[in-house]
Amino acid sequence: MPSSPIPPEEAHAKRGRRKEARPGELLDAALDLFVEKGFAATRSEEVAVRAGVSKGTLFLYFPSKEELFKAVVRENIVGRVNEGLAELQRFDGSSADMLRFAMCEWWNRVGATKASGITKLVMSEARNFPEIAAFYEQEVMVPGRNLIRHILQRGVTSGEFRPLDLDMAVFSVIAPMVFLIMWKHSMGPCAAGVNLDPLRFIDSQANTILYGMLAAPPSPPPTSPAP
Amino acid sequence: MPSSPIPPEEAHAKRGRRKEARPGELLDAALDLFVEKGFAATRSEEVAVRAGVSKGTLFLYFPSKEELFKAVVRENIVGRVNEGLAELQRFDGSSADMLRFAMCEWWNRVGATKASGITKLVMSEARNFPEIAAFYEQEVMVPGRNLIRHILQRGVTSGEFRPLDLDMAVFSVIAPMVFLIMWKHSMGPCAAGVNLDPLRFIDSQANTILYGMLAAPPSPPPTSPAP
Amino acid sequence: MPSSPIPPEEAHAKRGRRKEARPGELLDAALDLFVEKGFAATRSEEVAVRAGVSKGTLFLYFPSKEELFKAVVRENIVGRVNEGLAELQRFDGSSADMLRFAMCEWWNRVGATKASGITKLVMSEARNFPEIAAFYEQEVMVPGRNLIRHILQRGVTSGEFRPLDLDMAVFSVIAPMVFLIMWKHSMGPCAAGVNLDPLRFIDSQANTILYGMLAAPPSPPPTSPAP
Amino acid sequence: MPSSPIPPEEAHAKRGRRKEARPGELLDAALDLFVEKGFAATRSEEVAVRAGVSKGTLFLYFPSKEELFKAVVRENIVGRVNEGLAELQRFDGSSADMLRFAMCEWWNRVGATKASGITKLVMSEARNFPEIAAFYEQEVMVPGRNLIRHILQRGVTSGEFRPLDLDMAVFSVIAPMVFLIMWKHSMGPCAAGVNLDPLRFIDSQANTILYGMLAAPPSPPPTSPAP
DNA sequence: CATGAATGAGTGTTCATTCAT
DNA sequence: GATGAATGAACACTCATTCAT
Repeated sequence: MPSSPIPPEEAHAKRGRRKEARPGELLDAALDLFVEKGFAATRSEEVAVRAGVSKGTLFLYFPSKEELFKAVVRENIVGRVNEGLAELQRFDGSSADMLRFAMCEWWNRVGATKASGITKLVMSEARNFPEIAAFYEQEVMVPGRNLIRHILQRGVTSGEFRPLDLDMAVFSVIAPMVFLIMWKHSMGPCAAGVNLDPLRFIDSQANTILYGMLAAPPSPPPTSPAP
Repeated sequence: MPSSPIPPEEAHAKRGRRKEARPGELLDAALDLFVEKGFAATRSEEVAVRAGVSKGTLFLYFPSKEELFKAVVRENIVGRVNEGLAELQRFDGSSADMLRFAMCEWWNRVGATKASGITKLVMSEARNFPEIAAFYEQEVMVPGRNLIRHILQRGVTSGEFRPLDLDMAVFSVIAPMVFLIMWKHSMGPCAAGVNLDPLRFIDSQANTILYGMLAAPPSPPPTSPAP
Repeated sequence: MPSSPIPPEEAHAKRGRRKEARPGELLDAALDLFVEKGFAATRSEEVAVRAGVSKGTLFLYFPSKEELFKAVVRENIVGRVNEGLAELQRFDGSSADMLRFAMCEWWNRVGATKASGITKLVMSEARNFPEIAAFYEQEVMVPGRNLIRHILQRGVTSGEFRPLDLDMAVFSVIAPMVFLIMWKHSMGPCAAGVNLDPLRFIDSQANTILYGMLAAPPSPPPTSPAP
Repeated sequence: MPSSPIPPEEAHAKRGRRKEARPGELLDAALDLFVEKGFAATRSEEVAVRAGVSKGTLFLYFPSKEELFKAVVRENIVGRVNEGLAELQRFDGSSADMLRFAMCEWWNRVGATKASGITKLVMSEARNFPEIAAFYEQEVMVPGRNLIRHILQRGVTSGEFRPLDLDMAVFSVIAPMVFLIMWKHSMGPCAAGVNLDPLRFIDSQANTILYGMLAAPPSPPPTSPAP
């Protein structure tokens, strides 16, 4: 969890040759700072210092602050999406469980990690970096929506779900996720007394959504009084 | 004389009693630009120019860019919330209808207007302006949540709704709203082929939520295939 | 002759509004420094300081150092060339005298002034600023060569000069001028004991050239022992 | 192994005895780049790369970019001047032919080669490197002028030339050379349609100068119409 | 009051130079 | 010796802020 300036790792000398590790360290530092302060308010030198190098070194690996930003987004997305897709492909169970699983796993793998900061970041800076936003839309949002649509379609096809307006239903699944990210990274820290347990919220939302979609709804209603 | 960006509105004397209007024009211009480009990427002069005044004048009314930001948030909140609260107080009908009405009215009065930009703005800049975020939380989010909670409680009390985990349910109502705002102001413009009709989405969400909450759910399921 | 930092002129206050004068002052300061130290070795702030303003002010009038450079070249050329051309048009006398006059006037109006630094500058930086060099070639060198060719042609047509290879002859006239500029701005200051009187050199060169060109050469040969 | 910019020349073992050649290769690369782009605009690494070595190696042989510059000038001067002087000493013929020969040989040995870049370089950077300019003046210009003076004096003494203002005459000989260098390295490449044949120009200049200096000028005038 | 010329601290980026390997 | 990763001083340029008019 700590992103301390210089992880001594193998006790390298200051001028250690670490060409392989540097980009990753810089990317990590940049991710932290961009998420924490936004793109503009993060100074290049800060990133360098947090990565344990000097200002100049940053520009040795990334030609500009903007490219660094793009790299941060790319780096923290590539793989994570395909990873999730691959895992879901192997899922073997009811479509309802599949949806629940997908939503919870998303939280565990993305929402709860630093990666969720990326989404917040991209959304915040979308207007200033249309290419990044478009890239994110193509590489993350579209596959994500397709995945969800796939799960829903699977349920409909199998008769587990009623016929659905898929477009709308997909957004129903996405909305709580986007909300959780913004809550975590924006308002949450400022809402003193409020405690929102993400996994419980996700579970609750999944139940609500599924309750309406299932061809044969369970007798006990999905929402229940607080414990 | 100036072919300034100020729409003459009612075509009265331009140099005349404009003074009182100045701060408002500046706040409007600032809101637009802050929402569109973020706080840092918006230049003070741009705001002034869009408001049809000179750079210096901006600082005559707001001591700094940061204070301008705070004023933008404050200004666009005062009233709107209490307005809504007052209106809902007078609502006379089922709690389900009340919730639907509240959500739709929120879209019409806030989501669809420039005011929604405030939420996007505050969320995007929350880390850099914690006081503003906290202020927003206190002045907008808390009352908003209370309003929703009030509606839900009303339904539970009247027996129209089953007993609920109110905390969770409140967030279920809020989540689609937050999502819509971010969609409108961030990803939406980058998602080429996707068309999300906000009111239809809100209606769909309201149905889904209500379907799970109603003590006596309607026979026809709330979600239906696309037309 | 002095290019002192702040000519008090009309005893303006520091923050005086001098919008009209500023560009000229900056251009003058830039000319001095560019000629003295070259483009790269001249720091923007130096130019500003010498012009009596701050760094930022420079960029208020010229969008970049490169544009400043271009402006310096343009400013010190426009007019001077046409001026010379106009004057020569009115010349009334033998073509030999016309050539002598043109060469001497060039020295008095260009060679001896700061403007000659421009030529040195352009030549030195030609490779780095091909557009500037091309601009200079078009705006200065081409008209200059045409002027000389015109004079020579005039002499040939009138029978005063023998038939000439005009192309070569034109360069014969230009060569000593280029040499004088480079001498003045480059080697001259480093050649301790050497004293080269430009006007005497020009006169000598004119005589030499004319002696070979005249249809009826004067008996006394054009070169003579030093006094 | 490297597909380096070093022409293999005689295709011998590459890693072999290259060490002695390094400084020379660096000097050559530096000369090219300095002439082409000027001192400031030439990056140290570029020089190293063009010489086929790494950045660090450059500083192994030259303690700084400035020293490299000085070495480039020094290196390309040693020998060339004395060479010329020695050759001329042996010249056996009329002083007119000797002057023509000297001028043409200068072009062939210096003007037409990379060495001419040195003069352009020194002149362009004279203000920034006064010591280098002074060094060049002492080591190249002074001997060069003395050589010319010697030839002229020889002609005067022998009665072939009329009595001359030697100082002026020497510069008359030098001027076209300086002009040719600047033409070649500065304006020439920007003067699209103009074609200046250096040897023809030198010949023409020699004739013009000699025509005025000879005690018994030839009947056919030295300048003639273009073919 | 309003203006806009002027300011200068701040930031992204470059590049000569160093030095551990 | 040779390398090239790392450095950090230097510099172009920006922009919030000031203030004389």
